[in-house]
Amino acid sequence: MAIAQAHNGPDANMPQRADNRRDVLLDAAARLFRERGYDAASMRHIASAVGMLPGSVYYHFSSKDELLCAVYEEGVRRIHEAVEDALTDRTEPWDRLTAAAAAHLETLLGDNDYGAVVIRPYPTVPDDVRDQLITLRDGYETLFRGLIDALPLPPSVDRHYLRLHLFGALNWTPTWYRPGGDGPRAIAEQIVGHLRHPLEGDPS
Amino acid sequence: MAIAQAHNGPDANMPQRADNRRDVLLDAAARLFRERGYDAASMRHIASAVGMLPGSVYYHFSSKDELLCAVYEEGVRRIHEAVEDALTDRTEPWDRLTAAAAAHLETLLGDNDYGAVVIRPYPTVPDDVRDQLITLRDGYETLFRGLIDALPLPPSVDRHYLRLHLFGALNWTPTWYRPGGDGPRAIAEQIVGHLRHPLEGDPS
Amino acid sequence: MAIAQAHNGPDANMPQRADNRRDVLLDAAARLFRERGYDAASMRHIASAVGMLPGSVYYHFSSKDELLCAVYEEGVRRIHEAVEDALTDRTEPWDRLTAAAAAHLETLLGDNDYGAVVIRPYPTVPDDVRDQLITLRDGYETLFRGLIDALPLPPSVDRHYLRLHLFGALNWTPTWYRPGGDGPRAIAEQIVGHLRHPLEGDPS
Amino acid sequence: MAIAQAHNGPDANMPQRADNRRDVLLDAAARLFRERGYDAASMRHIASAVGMLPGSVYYHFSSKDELLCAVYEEGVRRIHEAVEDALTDRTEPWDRLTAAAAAHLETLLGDNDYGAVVIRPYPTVPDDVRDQLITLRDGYETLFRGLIDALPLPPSVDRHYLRLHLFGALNWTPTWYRPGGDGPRAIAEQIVGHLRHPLEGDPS
DNA sequence: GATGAATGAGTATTCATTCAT
DNA sequence: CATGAATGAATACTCATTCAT
Repeated sequence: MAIAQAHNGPDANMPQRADNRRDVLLDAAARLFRERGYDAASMRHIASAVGMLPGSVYYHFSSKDELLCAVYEEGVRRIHEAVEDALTDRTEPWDRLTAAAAAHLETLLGDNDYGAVVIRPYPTVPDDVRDQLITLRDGYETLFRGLIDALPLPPSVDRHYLRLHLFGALNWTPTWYRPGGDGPRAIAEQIVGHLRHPLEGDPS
Repeated sequence: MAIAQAHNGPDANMPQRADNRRDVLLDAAARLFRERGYDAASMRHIASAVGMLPGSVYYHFSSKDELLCAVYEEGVRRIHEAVEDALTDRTEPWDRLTAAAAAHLETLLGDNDYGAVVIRPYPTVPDDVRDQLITLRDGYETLFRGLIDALPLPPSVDRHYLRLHLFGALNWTPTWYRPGGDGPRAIAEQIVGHLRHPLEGDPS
Repeated sequence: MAIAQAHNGPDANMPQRADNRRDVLLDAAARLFRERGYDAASMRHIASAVGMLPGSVYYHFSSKDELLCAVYEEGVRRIHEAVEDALTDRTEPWDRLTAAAAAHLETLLGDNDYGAVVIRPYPTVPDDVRDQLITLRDGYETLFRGLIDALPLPPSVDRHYLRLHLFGALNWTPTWYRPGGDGPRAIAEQIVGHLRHPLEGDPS
Repeated sequence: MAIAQAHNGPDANMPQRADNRRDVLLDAAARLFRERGYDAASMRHIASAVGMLPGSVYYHFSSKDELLCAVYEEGVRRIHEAVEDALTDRTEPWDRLTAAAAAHLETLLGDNDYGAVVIRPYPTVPDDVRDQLITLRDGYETLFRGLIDALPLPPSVDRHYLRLHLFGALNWTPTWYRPGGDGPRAIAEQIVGHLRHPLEGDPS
């Protein structure tokens, strides 16, 4: 479902368009935030990546922070949507977790720049911005919490740390992943597999 | 046992000391690189954190990149040393991996700023600097490769992905860890435990 | 006839005008490059000479080198134009050379700062900038080559060195010229006269 | 004759030594002043060119200006001496001028860095320094004045401009001279030749 | 004779942002 | 919707110079 936000003009009901230039800017910002990090991606870079002058960006976003929030929001939306789509028609808990992990990694490692923006830390943004980002991300994390809760696990297992463990393994992949070898889905299956199946005690 | 470098009293037979101000600068840089990231930690910040003027830093380090390399090198040295110390007198493979993971996390999550610097990406540094960083880190990663290789595992397990999985889970902890709850050692034991013990099939 | 660029009244059909501040900056840069040399003329100086902040200069010129090139280009344009204007309607070769030398010196020694910029060496600029400057100057030097070639000279005379000799004598004048005595035209006539008329053998 | 200036120690009467490190510094300064100009040649450059630290230069010279003066003085001494040596045993006026011009150019264009320093303008040095430089140069210019005065010339010739003309032609050569072609002596002969022999009226 | 360590002002340049047009 | 032109503060870094040791 489109975010809209602004004048969607005379002809509505087009899937997710409406503000063309804004979307182009968002794409460029996502790419540069991913490639260079938030601090090193300047408004000048972003503007010139879409053929605008720096000042013109401010017509669409009132500050760099707001631009980050918009990219982040779109990133959360996309990854959330991808995971929910992947869960459709699946019922077995480990199967669901694997499907979710695969969709998560596909969003993170694909040519999609938005996903990578969501999992970065932003140590320099003001507190209110950070709070916004956390709020945006919260719903998505809840989704995963539910998947973990649904797993049949020995009572000794701390599901909180299990979720953080899984998120860590998944979210760390962008630091080493290079296209060409195993794809996101295979990697996700490996990672969930390590958790699912016993590693110790069966060196047969 | 540490190679000196720490204050073992006034002038006790230390081989490489004396360069007091340099070390203070290094500490400040490590802290600010961790707190704000490389790009957002300015030379001005770093200098004023130790009561110097910005230009004075350049007497000790000829560029910001060189300062990063020096912090990084010290960070690798410390975490490597901590892990090696932890392995002393341990022989059982899973035990060794757990001890290594615990030492790794203790360095990463303790009040030590150097550790966190080592696991960050530096997307904006020039290629030759990045190459230097990778070289510095290489020896340390090899150490972990050895620990993983020594595990008795089912032949189906890909040890490459297992290492990356473990590193991800461990290195992601700084994004969520807050002192006060479980300590680094307990968290490391949880994470290695997830890999070691079967999660599926025994919900008893 | 000049190609516009000069103030011919308020908005008289000029093709490339309007960029008022840029021209003011160019003037200030030319003056400071002349007065203090390229290295010692700082962007701060130049900016404050026109009442701008240093950063604002970069809206008009993307670097100090580019500013130098722009001044240089304008300088070549002016001196070239002045010499070509002076040659109009002259046909006798020595007469033409004298007129050209006079126009050259008038540009160099007048209140025009651009001329002086053209004849300076720039030992610290990067090679690609130096190449640009040489290219800009080339057309002008060719003009003088033609004037020298047209002279009726004894076959023993090396026209290459004659041109360099003349350029040297002319371009050296800014090091000693002070307004108040003989003007540029008289000096040019003297210099060309020394070459034209026999000095030896007629001490009558 | 050596300049001495400082403690010439226990064993005097060695030709021009005494302060070894000072001379080495002077050489390096001369080279860098010539290669990069006064402003762009930093004390750091000069110091590191002789393997010193910047502060150490100040043991020998109390300021950059003083270093310039010392180089300049040595430059004047050398070119003056070279020209005087070249005049020995010559009596014919044009012959003497030619010999002087040749010696002048040999000093300017040879591997001697001092000569080039003497003919540069130093627009940024304080007035008292400039006055010192002019004073140093004066004696040398007087020498040339004498040579010009001795020429048998038509009364119409202004010897003042003739000297400036000749100096210009000679001093401009460093801007275009490249080793490999005609040497300094041949170039000097050409230049003086242009002044001496009629160029007009004998195109036979 | 020289170094180690710094200073304070300066270098060119880039930053996010503003605002009249 | 966007530009042209700027601001003011920051960026990494270099400058000539000082001075205790």
